[in-house]
Amino acid sequence: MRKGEETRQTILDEAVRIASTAGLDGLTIGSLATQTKLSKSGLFAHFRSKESLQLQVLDHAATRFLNVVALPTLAAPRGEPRVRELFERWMEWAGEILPGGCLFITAGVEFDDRPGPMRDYLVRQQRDWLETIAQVVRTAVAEGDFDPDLDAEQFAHDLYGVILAYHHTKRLLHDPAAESRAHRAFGGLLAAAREPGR
Amino acid sequence: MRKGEETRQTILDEAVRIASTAGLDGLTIGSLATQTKLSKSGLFAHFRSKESLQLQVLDHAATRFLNVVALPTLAAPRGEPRVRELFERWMEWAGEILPGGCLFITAGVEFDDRPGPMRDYLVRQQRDWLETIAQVVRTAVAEGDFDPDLDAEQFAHDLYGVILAYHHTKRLLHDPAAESRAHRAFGGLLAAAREPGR
DNA sequence: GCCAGAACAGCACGGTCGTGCTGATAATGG
DNA sequence: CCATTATCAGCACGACCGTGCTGTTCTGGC
Repeated sequence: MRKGEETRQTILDEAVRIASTAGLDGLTIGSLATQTKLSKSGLFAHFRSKESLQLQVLDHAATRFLNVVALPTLAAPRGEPRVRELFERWMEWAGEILPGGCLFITAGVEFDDRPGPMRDYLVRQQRDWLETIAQVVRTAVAEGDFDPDLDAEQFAHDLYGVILAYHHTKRLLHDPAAESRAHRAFGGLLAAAREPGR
Repeated sequence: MRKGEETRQTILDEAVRIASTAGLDGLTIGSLATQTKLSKSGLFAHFRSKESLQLQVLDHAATRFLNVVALPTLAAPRGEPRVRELFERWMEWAGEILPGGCLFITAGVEFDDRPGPMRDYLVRQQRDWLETIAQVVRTAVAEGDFDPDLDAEQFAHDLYGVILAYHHTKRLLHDPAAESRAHRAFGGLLAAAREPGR
């Protein structure tokens, strides 16, 4: 009973890596079996279908995201410092952690036009994350670091745009200035959030 | 000689639509043949390989983008109005024109980790577009609409982030507020661009 | 240390992929 | 109007896909 769970984790670890570069469709049972030194049918037995595998890959990545980004963020001091911490950790996740960048960005683009469990999972997870960001921003407002009239959801939306632009600039364009551009964009958001009246 | 070119255009039109939703890998010769009422081999004869087809699909979409976004933008009055026109047309392109949203965003995420002609084409095209944006912004600076110290490349980068966030919010989340969020984000960029000193 | 059951390998299947080859058919220039 | 050439269909191929079935090997509780 325990052995199976252990190899399942090993498989999912590798699957997340592959999926981040090749996408969740490009992630194939055969290649994953080769990479993990298992037979195709032996690996398949762990997941009863490919869609189930893909969902578990997404969930596995979500757990890692929670541990690497979300939870440590909440350990930072309330207010703007916590917003900064969130951004820094999110950037690391999007740029360094996985060989192909952020899996959720890849999967989001891949499944945004395909109804089904995969899309549903992604939407739920993205909404949750946006709400988490907004909540962190609201505490910063409550702390007096940001303008009381700041729209926290709008800030979360704009912050997502900064991360997406960073991902694009770094991973596609291979622009060495990607980090500094992202930081300047983030700085702009912070400045606007501090000033009252828009 | 002319008949072949005509059907080739018809094929590419349909191919761009399919690729915008299914991606350039999901775009398969068989499905494309079915959709265009051609035999698989008959269609294949027009393009000598799948990679050639994909490149031509990208190029076909680039031509449409040029006609729908880039060229009309340059017809708008110089300065901030032209920046606004660019943004509005770009948003239409990213949200309405193709059934699956912006093909370049999809393709960019799909090929950002795969070296080869496809990636090279995308990088070149994205760099050109960013430079075009920066140029439009610089004329707005020259017109006195924006702060003389404004970093045009940074503005182009940030604007790209707004479009990416819009694409994400609209196509994945199906958020009806996607348009208004994007406009507010754009408004923030404009406000920051007008104010001197950051 | 045995033994039930979990974990895995071997093999085979129908399907679809990209890609060639061989003719039939249709379009075009003289 | 005809001949030539471009345009397309039919068919076949090897490869790989996801997925079942049938065993063999290993693991853990008694």
